[in-house]
Order: sequence, then C-alpha cells, then structure tokens
Amino acid sequence: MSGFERYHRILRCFLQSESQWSVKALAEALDLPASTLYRRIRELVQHRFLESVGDSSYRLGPAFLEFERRLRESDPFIQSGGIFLPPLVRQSPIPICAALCRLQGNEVMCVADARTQGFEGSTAYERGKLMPILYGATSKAVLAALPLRRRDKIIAEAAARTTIDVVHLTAQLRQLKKQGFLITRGEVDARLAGIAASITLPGDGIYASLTLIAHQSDITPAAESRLAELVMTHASLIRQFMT
Amino acid sequence: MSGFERYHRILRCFLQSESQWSVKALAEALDLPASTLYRRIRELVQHRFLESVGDSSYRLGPAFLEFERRLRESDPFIQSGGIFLPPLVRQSPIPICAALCRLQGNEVMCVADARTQGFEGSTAYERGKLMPILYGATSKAVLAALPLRRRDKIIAEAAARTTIDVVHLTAQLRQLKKQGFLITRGEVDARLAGIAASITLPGDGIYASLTLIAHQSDITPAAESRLAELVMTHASLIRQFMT
DNA sequence: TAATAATTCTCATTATCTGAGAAATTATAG
DNA sequence: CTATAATTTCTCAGATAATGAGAATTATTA
Repeated sequence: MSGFERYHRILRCFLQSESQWSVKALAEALDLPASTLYRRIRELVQHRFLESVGDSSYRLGPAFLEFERRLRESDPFIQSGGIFLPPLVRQSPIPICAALCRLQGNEVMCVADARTQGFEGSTAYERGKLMPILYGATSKAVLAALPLRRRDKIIAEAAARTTIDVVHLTAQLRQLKKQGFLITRGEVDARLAGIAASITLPGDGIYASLTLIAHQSDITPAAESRLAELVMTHASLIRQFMT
Repeated sequence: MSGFERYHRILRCFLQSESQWSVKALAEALDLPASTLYRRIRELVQHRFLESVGDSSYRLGPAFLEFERRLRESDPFIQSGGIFLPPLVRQSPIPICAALCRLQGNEVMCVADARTQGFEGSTAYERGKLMPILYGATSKAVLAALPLRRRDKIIAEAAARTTIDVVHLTAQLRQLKKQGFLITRGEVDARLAGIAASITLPGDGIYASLTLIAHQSDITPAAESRLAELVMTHASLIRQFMT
C-alpha cells in the first residue's frame, strides 16, 4: 500500500455503516497491525481529518467542515445552486425538493439542494449524496448531457454489472433531448417522482442536471406541467450564469 | 516532509487566498519540483480530494462534500444544531443568526448555523467557519466552558501574540458564569452584537457555545432580554439532548 | 492498588518517495 | 495542418520514510 491510499483506506471506513471505529475494529477491517494504524490515525487526528471520541474510538474530524465550506464558497457551480434553488422551490405549486447534481468520475453526486417547507422525504436529496448512475430522472438527465462516446461507455460498464433495458433507456434520452425534460416515477424511491433537465458546461467539463423531486400523490397534471416549465427555465438560468 | 503532511500541505494551499492553483504556482509556493507535485496531485485527484479544472489548474474536489455529509449526519453535536437552531431563530423578535461553535484544538469553529429570513450579514457565521479565539461572545463563552488550566493556557498563548486586557476578560468570564450569558458588541463585526451561553459536555470532551448574532441597531432592551432567555434555554436543551 | 486496555516507542528491515531530466501527451498559434 | 510551447507522465538510482513485532509507557477500570 502506498501514498495517499494509506490514509484514504482508513477514511473510507468511516463512510460505511459505522461512523465510529475503534483501532481494534479498524485493524481487523483493514488487516493491519495496531502499531501501524495508531501511527496513521495519529497523523490524521493531528490534521483534524479524524477526531478522538472519548471511548477510545475515532470519527471523522472537523477538517471536512472547513474544506467543504471553502468548496461551497469558491465553486461557481455549487454557488449557482445556492442562488437559484431557493427561489425555484418557492415557485412550486406542490412541496418539492430541488437537487443540482453532476457527474464525478462514473458517479452522479448532488452538489446543492433546497426544499419547500412542506416537503418531507427520507430520501430527500442532499449535497454530498451519491446517486445511482442509471436510475431516476436525475442520472438520466446527466447521461443525456454527456458526449455520446462517454455516455455509451458508462452505459456499457453499468450494463455489465446489472441487467438494464438499453433500448428503453436510449428512447428516454432521445425524448429528453426532444422535449427538454424527463419524468420518472418510483425509480429511486417508490413514492417519489423526479422531473429533470440537463445542464452541460463543456468549457468546464461539467455534465449535470437539475431535478425536482415530489411525492407522486401530489402531482396533478397541472402541477406536472408547471414543474416541467420550472425545471427547464432554471436549468437554462444556471447554464447562463455559468458562462 | 513525510506522511500525511505531504498531502495536507498541498490541500492547505486551497484554503488560502486562492481556490484554484496551477501546478507551477503550487511548485513555487511549496518549493517542490513539478514531477513530485504532479505525482501527489494525481493521487489526490484519483481520490477526489482535488479536481482538475480545464485550464491546467486544480481545485478542491467532491470528496469533501461526501465526507462532510457523513459527518453532518453522524455527529450528534452537529445534529443537535440541525434540530434546535431552526425553531430557536423562529422565536426571535428580531432578525438573528444562531451559531453553534466548539473548541477544536486551540481554535473555535462553527459547526452548525441557522438564520431568520430577514437576517442579512456578510459575516454571517456558517458551518465550517473558524472564529477568533479571544474576541466576541462566541469564543468567550467557549473559554468559560473550559477547565481553568486549559483556559489559562489558551489565554496565555494568545496574550503572547496580541495585547489583550486579561483583567477585563476574566471579569467577563466571571460575569458569564454568574448570569448565564454574555453580550458583546462590535468585537468581531462593528455593526453586530453577540449573545452567547456556554455548553460543556465533559463526557465527550466538547467545549462549546451557542450564540445569537444580531444587528446592534435592532437590539431593543426588550429584544435583548428575550434573546438572553432564548440562548440560555436552548443551550440547556442541547446540553440535555447530548447526555 | 492491581490489572487491563489503549497508545506510543524502538529498531532493523523493507518498501516507498524523491528529483532531474527525458519522453510523451495535449494545447496553442501560425 | 504543422510547428511550437506547455502540461503531464515516466524512468531510475539514491535517499528517505514506512513497517511490524514486541517492549515500554500511559490511561482506565475494578
């Protein structure tokens, strides 16, 4: 094991099921001797990437708050979410959650979010949350934003892992391009539906989407067309803001 | 240079004035050869701690969003901010910002915040923001929460760097303990005032404070006593929630 | 106070990192 | 489209740092 990987392996553990780890448990999970682990953990604690919590175990440290804040205040794409999402959700006729998501490597991540007061959802999409790459309006709108070659590569890789209906997916992407938005129902969470539009910023290599998530039971035909309108106009606003 | 420090030195640069760095600029700032830097940056990019941005420069990466989200959802102290701060600010008679801050090493950091719709402030305290250690109600309430030995050590260290009125500070801390809260005006931002109460959770080694920040011009005597009441009751609620 | 667990330390061995420059790749301009 | 410059990766021997087993130390608990 070498370089940054040494530290990243440790940190990754804290993203899994457990948010607190004892050195003993980490030693088993990573198959490393305690002396080595103590040394690495001490370094991470010194730099605040981990923090010691009383009962001889450790958790993620405040450095992440500091770096995340810096990212939030300096990344123009995340900023555009802070600017445009709150007014957007206020214009919705029904309770919704708005999420701005982008491709990172081969995954889709939410980088900004906002919700109306009334919206309650356990799966409410939050900044920092990773999305499934092939399900839901969010991810499909990101796929639609990609150059063909890259899109096909991602679909092929994903198809190798799970069985997907490539024909149907391709049809959806074509429809998305044609009408400017896409609605999916119950693909990610059975009770929710998503309405998404693509956002491409080729200059920055950003492939993204804007999604409005609502409870399926709230979506009347009138609300649906209003949300479609909102998602398209705001995707357009963000596109312009970024260029 | 060794271990995690190697990577941390690079990452720290992105917290300073510039949020984007070219390899050339980093090489000068850190006095390192390009080949070494490229190697380290590549590792950080692979693990998403940095990300490449078109014009041959780099910025902080999405890993921080992911880790920060995990921290936010798993740290009970940060959670208590999410639970108690929104209802708190809704009860305020004037526009305010509420900040939950704690000691990290020898610094004070805001770990959760909320504000009323009407509150506008360039210095609005946000999660992840570091506070000055000796100025303002926030930091003083943290100092008051500390064991005497540790408090005196921090004050002595800070006094060595800047000239401070230790007698006055001590008097303020005594008053804070006596009446349960402390008001300071214009110490951090000339137009703002802070009302803070201490929060100690010795079991977790957490020394913290809850602060309400308002524009000095909004603070009537009636508002002041109401805010003092709010800050004390909610500090108490958080204390109970955490034990 | 004794006993146990957690953490740091020591040191010889092993593996990794380093830096200079060459080589390859990518962007820019003519 | 080609030449030129800038960016990024690669190579390799020497320098440096990481490793792990166990001893030593320091909390914690009974």
